[in-house]
Amino acid sequence: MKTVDKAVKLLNLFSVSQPEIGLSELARMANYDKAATRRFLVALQNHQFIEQNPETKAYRLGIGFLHLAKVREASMPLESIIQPALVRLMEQTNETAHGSVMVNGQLSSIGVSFPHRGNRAHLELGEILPLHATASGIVFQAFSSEAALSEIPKDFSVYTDETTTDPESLKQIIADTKKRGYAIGGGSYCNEVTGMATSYFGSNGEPIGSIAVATPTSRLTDELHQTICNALFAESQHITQTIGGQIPSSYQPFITSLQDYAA
Amino acid sequence: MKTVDKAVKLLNLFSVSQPEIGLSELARMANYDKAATRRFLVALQNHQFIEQNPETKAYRLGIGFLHLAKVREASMPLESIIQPALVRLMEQTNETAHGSVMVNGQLSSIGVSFPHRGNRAHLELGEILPLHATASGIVFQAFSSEAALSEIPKDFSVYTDETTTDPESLKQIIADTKKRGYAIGGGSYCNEVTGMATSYFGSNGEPIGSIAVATPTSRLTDELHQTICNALFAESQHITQTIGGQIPSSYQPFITSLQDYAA
DNA sequence: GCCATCGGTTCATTATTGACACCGATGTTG
DNA sequence: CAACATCGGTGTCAATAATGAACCGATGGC
Repeated sequence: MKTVDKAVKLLNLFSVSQPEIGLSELARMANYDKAATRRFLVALQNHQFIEQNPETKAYRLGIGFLHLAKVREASMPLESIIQPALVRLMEQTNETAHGSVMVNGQLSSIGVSFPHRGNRAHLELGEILPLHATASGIVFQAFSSEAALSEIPKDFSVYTDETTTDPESLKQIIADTKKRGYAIGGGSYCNEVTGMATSYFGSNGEPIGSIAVATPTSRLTDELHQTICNALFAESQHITQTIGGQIPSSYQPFITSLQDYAA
Repeated sequence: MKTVDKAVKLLNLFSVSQPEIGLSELARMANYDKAATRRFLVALQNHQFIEQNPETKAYRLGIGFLHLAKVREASMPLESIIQPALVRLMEQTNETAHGSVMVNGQLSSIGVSFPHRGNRAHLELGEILPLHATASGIVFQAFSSEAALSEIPKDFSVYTDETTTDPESLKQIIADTKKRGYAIGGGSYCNEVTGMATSYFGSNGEPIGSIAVATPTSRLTDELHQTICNALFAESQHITQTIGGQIPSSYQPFITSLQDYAA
């Protein structure tokens, strides 16, 4: 079904940072012929998966996904389970909490809860969280099977001067994370922001996504670190249970002190 | 692009009331060959638009739509604009408020807010609201252009013994609704439930969807009727403005008394 | 122990798609 | 202002991809 694959590839070119794309650029990005690209776009447009900006003629994702997302959510709720958990996380820690889910080899942010304070970590819904540069991504990898990980293309984009790109160092970080049960990492995606994350699991014991708390690095005291850990453990376990997931036996979390982590 | 059309047709067979469908039944419903159906399902599964229940082998919509819905929402917010409006509607009326959007010729419910009381109208997110049997559908038709309506296949399913199916009667109801600016109708979709609805509009002046308040019919006093009207007018106007829409000049709402409507 | 139906597979036939050249319109640039 | 580049969009036809009847083995009802 190459035709379906190609249509989907077009859809996946749209992102939070590039929500509207012109015909020629879309064809270039996908490496398709312009005529073929347009045939796909028109077909998708007929089903409201694609819309065209009437002024700029650029294309964007359509409203059709909203309906299908709701239909799925009605029988397999995820967003509506995660969102309250994020609100609790935010309230308990007074920091930004967010949740993500693995889709097509990418961790997609699907829920956020912001604290009411001026200085807080920020991210967009629908944003892709790089697996190698965010706590959410690291902990997801730590509890994924080799088989599942091998499907995912490696990406080592650099976001800050603290982004780890060396595969060996990453392996070590992931191994440490697996022992610890949660990931913690500072400044590797956004400067001055430290993320802490745990994963939630599906019925096969594989992680489905992650939840995380992101704080301005300077605010992360040992006490806050412990509060966040406990809240993350509780909420990820709760999500796993609510969606009928299975926590893998290898998951034996314990809280290190902030000093141990630094060492 | 028949291949894309066929794949999409498969996706649209899933609904809130039928979230999981087996291979043979899916092929029957779509009128496809079983082999072809399976090829589509596998292709869609590879992109997480379809999942298979590992126990029953039945197929269901995948998680992929959640990501794309969020990406769209990030640049063209609709759900996040409607939801707070629904909460306000619910608070002002103390009745169930819901919002819908027209997708592929069907009004899909995309937001609900329930009051905290025992007896209240209910509906599911993702549920399809029949155009001929709900206030949301009637008001949507009332302000749609002939051209837009002609694209939508007629459906006159019977839901209760009050459902109007006679095209002439419906035309009259729609005409009255257009004069009034809002739709009101009781028991035509759910017994003992009266719905009142207004539409919100896109930049071309065509309605995009509707918002509605649904009440147990016995509770709808003249006073509540006025409260709901005012709230609906305000919120639909607010939504239209926020999404950059254009209220058509033909839209001149006024509140009739409940008696006038009955007459 | 039979029959119907399930999910899933195979392969020759047939319809769809990809690539290219081309259109008019809209900037851009020396 | 003229030459050029690029935009969105279209028509054509060889090359490629989808189709569907027949066929598995497994399961379940009778």
